[in-house]
Amino acid sequence: MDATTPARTARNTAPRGRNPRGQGERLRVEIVSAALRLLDELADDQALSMRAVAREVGIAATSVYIHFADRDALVLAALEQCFADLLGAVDDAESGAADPVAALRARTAVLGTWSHAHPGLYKVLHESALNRRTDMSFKDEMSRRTTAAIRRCMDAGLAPAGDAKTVSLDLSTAVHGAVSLRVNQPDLPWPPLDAQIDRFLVKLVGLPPR
Amino acid sequence: MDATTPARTARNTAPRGRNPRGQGERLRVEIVSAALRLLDELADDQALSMRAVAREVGIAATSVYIHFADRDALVLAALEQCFADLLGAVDDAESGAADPVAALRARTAVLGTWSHAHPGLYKVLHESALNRRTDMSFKDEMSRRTTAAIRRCMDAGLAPAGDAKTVSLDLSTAVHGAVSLRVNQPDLPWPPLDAQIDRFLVKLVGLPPR
DNA sequence: TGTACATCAGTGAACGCGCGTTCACTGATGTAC
DNA sequence: TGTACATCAGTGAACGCGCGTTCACTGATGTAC
Repeated sequence: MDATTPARTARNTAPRGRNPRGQGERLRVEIVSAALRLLDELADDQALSMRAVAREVGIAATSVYIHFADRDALVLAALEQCFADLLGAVDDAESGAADPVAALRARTAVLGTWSHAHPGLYKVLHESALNRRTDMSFKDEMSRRTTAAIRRCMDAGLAPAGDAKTVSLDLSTAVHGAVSLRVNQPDLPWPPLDAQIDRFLVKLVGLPPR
Repeated sequence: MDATTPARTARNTAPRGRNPRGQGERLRVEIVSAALRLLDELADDQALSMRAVAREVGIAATSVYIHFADRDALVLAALEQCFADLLGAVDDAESGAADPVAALRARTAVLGTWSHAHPGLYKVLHESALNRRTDMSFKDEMSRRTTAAIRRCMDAGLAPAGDAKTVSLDLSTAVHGAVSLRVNQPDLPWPPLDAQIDRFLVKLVGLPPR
């Protein structure tokens, strides 16, 4: 078996049969989720190789090109899906909250737990060179929704009135900083993220302390 | 001329003579500063190749190994130097300030301008995989000094008393977030960094607004 | 003063590797007649 | 009902590349005698 042969990894022991006619798009889904697993491990889009993705799925390297023009296209597709999932998770958490303040707290909490669970994806999403190389404006939706959540707090009189956009930027910035530091230097003795995020909510947004 | 031959780039047109006997360490300095130039361009330690560094200096690739055991050793040496320079610059700025508040403002301002001038180095210093792979505790000195600067503000009654360490962490976190976002997505329409940092100083540290 | 030798600064060729991507191809399955 | 053909899902070999690193080496300069 040479390096080109699809590997039978522990994760992928069943020999992979070809999809039935008309179901070629299934492979696309498998490729994207393999890419996401690897990206989360590697924490670097440049380190992801088409050949490694193919190995992970159990197909020939060339088969990836049936669905993606090149590596950037694959990574971008993977990130768009991953971001959509995150967006959904945050919205779900928010929708279960009793009032706007609880909703805003729920939003930021999910962001924290998600990035703790997927530090590699967090890095690729926000710190990879793709950000400078391609259009990733799909990410804008998150800040739009955060701003709206803050505005709802202000409108309900639960946070001091102010420029919701600026407050939202400051909060997102600080939370990003907190996550980024922890993701990049996981072995340092960081104090709990929740408590720090709480201080940001209190001092930057003006929410009442818990 | 093949790819192994040292390039005569625009930056480096003079054919490089060998250093006089006893001055072999000069090459080490040249290698480090070439590595820093490239790291700032590449914004990624994995993307830096020993061969590219050698080309930049105008020497054979093997000559780099006279001074550095491997690529990580070179990058680490470069980052240590760069960080020491930054520490010095921040301290210089601080020492010219009239009172502790001005000193703290000066500190953070230099951090902002430095990272704007060297976005690639900022990324490598704080976001590269080296942080997870090797000991980079030389970076701790910065937070120690920031905490001291904040404590001086508190002691002088210019900032509300509190846990200087926690306040320092929160400030550094938020400033890191602000810089990181701008460095990673330079094409987005960010509002001015100075103003945002100022809000952090006011809201997180409790400095009087300017 | 001359010369053998040690040291120093740096070189050139070569190794094996994994990579992105292209190309012509295979073999199963459905479909038109 | 049989068969030629088109389509689909995916493959295998090959290309040229730049890389990290090792090895034995070169040639200038200083030094001991």
